[in-house]
Amino acid sequence: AALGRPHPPVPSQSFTSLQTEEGLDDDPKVNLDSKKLWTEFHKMGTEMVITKSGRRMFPAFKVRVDGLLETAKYILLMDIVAVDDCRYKFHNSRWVVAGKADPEMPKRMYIHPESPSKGEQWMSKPVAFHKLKLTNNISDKHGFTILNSMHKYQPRFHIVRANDIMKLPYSTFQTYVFPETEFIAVTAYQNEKGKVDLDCADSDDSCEQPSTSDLFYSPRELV
Amino acid sequence: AALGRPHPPVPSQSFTSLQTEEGLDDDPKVNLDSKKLWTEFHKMGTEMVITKSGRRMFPAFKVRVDGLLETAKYILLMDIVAVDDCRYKFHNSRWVVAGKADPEMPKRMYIHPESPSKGEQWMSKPVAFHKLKLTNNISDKHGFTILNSMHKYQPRFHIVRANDIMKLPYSTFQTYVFPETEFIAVTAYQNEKGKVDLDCADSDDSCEQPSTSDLFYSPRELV
DNA sequence: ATCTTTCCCACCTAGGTGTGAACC
DNA sequence: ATGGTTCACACCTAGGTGGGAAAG
Repeated sequence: AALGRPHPPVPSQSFTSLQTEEGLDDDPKVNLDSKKLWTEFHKMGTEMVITKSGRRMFPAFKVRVDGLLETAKYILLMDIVAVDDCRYKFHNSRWVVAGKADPEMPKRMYIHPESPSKGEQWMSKPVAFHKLKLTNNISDKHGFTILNSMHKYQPRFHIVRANDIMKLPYSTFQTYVFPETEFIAVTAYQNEKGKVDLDCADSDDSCEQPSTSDLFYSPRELV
Repeated sequence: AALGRPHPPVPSQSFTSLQTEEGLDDDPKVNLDSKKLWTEFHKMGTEMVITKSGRRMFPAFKVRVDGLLETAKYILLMDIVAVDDCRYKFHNSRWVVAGKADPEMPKRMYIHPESPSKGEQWMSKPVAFHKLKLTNNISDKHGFTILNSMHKYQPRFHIVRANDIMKLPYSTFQTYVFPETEFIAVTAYQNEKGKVDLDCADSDDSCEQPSTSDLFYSPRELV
């Protein structure tokens, strides 16, 4: 997708098996780690902090992979794509649409640093993407993922069967999307502010509110 | 070498070229990093702390490798072997022989965690052995290198051309020894103590001393 | 008494985190 | 004033370090 147009997110989880060129079957299953945590955040609109110097994701994006061929080599990667064409704002304790999206920077494919590795190794332990960093600095030179603040994004996870990173562009990707990992990029957490702004008189939406005990949380308190 | 007998240290640096089975030549050159620091320590008898919980080496053992085949795969490793059959003691600011050595524990080959990698990658940056740890705990379960306190040791560096760690035992090793990295294992630094014990009346050796400015240093102050 | 080891602890470092004040 | 961003900073963690007290 060219600059200025969001990448279309893959709408469903493609848990289909793949007939490979060697004639051997793999049938990857992917499970999101800390699904409960993600779901809890998702209910109230996950916010992901982005900074000039780069910020890791929280919650962490971590998956457990199964169904690979033990001895075949795989490259695992992730990227983060825009969900829609909207800019958002946090108003009266809710995220609401606030106009058209800003142009998107080209998105980097983040290759898991242990790639390529054998299926055996990927399946032996959860696969974490610790080192992926988010930034709002459009001049970033570290290779971090550049996002627009106040825009909505969807992380995606990819499995590629390949021996060599050089062959990546010509390889078949299997893409997995976990809708509960959707988030809005922010430069400072917004949810906390809701504490002092409960007035919903100006809101176009209904004023139905989650219970305060669910609503007001410090981002880390759910852990 | 069986328990109780020290490994014979390789006396010279074998910078010879190797004709490989594929008929391609490599001609590895290995340079010790921080040679000046090692030499400075060596002059006064390098001491390396070993602890129950495991201690990294200081100075760090780091080498620059050149002359490998870019595309061939190599395993890089190091081990630490006993230099002689003696136990040492620190007396009157000097290390002196103090009897016969204790039995040596079998020595672990420490495989550099990035092994196996292509020659290209090994040559692109210094190869450090950060993670190698020394211990005096003969029941160690971490796989650390077990040494005897008050004994003299020689680190060795090895290059093996091999695709697979499984093939290591059957492969040809090229071994490099840097005499200035020899050290005596201690559970607590001894040199500092020299400050208050300059009397050499009891020493069998000549009382010739290095200048005091060279002699009395805190291990880290040379950096 | 001496020598060596063990243990504990304060310190340091590197890196990541939230917060609030300042800025635009 | 508002909304959003930037920045400095205190805090936390994990892990490594030397030194001194105590033990063997």
